[in-house]
Amino acid sequence: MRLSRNFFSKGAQIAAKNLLGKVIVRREGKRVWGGKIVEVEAYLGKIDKAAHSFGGRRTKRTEIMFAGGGFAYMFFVYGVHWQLNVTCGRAGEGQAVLIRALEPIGQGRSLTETPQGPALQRIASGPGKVSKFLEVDGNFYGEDLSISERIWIEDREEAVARNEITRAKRVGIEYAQEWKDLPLRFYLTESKAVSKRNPRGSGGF
DNA sequence: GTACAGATTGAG
DNA sequence: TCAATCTGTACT
Repeated sequence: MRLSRNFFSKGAQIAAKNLLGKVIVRREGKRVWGGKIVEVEAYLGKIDKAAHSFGGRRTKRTEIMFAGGGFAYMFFVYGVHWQLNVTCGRAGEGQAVLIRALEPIGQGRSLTETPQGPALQRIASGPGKVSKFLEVDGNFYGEDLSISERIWIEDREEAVARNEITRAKRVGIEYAQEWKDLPLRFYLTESKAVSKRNPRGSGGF
């Protein structure tokens, strides 16, 4: 069943761990597809030097981070890629979880145009690839995942055990000083769909 | 107004 | 190793 707003109001660190194993579902007309979440990062809001919302910074881009849990925060990086985040916590906190990798499920355009086999498993193995696979961009900025008819997250009761999860430092935030090495990235250790630059076997805690 | 780095990726 | 080339921020 669909995750409710309450699920996301708990704060990014808790929500991030709980999101592993959940399924993002995307619908566009009769086409329904999505993937199991296998890698995430938590951004803790105003206090987190790695977060766009650090210091309570509100811009047109970050505004949705302060709206409370359960909204899509889309942003564009490196002039190339969209990234999908889900806002967390309470209004004003600026917390979010970055969805970094999915294992594909179902039949989407992205799936049918890709050769089946090993390549399919890695079709959404990185934050930029997740958005491309799900066909989401700035048009999904602020989408309410608790009521949206085109994207939501489901709990399919495939429980994830603590010992299946690796904790590691977050990627690409070397500027974040004392926050850069905190273990706020979580991924399913055995998944073949985790992002490429994931230093598997290192960086874990 | 201008400069520059960034929660990345795939090709070379 | 590098280009791609948008957005926010820190300066002139």
